[in-house]
Amino acid sequence: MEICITSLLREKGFKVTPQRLAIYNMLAGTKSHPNAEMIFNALQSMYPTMSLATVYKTMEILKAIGLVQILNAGEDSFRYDADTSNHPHVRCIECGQVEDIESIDSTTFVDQVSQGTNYQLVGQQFYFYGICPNCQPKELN
Amino acid sequence: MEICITSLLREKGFKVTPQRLAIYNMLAGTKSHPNAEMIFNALQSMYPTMSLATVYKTMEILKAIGLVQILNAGEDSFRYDADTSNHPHVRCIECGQVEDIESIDSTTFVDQVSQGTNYQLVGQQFYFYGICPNCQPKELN
DNA sequence: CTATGTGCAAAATGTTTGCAGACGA
DNA sequence: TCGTCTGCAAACATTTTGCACATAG
Repeated sequence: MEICITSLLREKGFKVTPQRLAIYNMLAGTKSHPNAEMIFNALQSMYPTMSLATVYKTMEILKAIGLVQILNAGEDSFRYDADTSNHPHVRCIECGQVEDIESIDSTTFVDQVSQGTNYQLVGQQFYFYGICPNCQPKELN
Repeated sequence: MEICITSLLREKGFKVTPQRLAIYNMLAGTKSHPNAEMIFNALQSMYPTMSLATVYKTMEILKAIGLVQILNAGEDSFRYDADTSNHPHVRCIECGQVEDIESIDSTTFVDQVSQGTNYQLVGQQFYFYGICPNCQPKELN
């Protein structure tokens, strides 16, 4: 992890800074798909002088070297995901949390779309919307 | 079309105004998935006093009564689609245009995801990214 | 006539940019 | 040491809001 980002940054000509490591490690250690402000807030106590601008600039780099993917699940801000595998995401329309949907094989669907378009496809994002277990009305027994 | 939006607006307690009809008709008559500013610009000549705020407010209503869906294909603004059927969209990473992908049946894929999550799903959006025919490097003979 | 809608301008929100001083290599 | 990076503040883009006037019903 740590080694991966360190060598990748160096390899691509970027400097390795505490801020970049902190941002990436925070992101790699959560499943919450935070946006820039959430990341900024989470690092406030450890890095009190960190700036929001640094979070944005770092994300740009991490995306460029393939360590994060950027999500927009219909909200007004972008979310970031250190899991760059191509998995669907689901957002709770009540509480707003965004989660991964795991162990879904979308190959068949993607192939189908690939044949149905004259675009040269390079990627895709699948967003689902619904009510998460916590927000679902509980059964009254 | 016209009748549909007129009666739907009335039915839900909204007033029928020239602005609302113009915005909806413009959207229903294009396949370009415009954002608010594009709609605003397109109506400038016919409705010189129309305001961007009116476009946004109208979209809110049209979405509420189910006449449009709102898209975000990873850009910094939202796009609007008068075709509320659930079809995938594809954005060209070169020129930025967004198009529909038609005649794709996603039922199987959606069912699969539906069983793979404990969310109560209510909808989904599929975005594909690639290079459109016009932006693809031409064959050199 | 009354309640809702429009258009303007200002505010709010999220993101980007410019630049002086700091720091990694 | 040198070039890049950080952090701040200002700029920017998009969307929302407040309010006086206009207008649909």
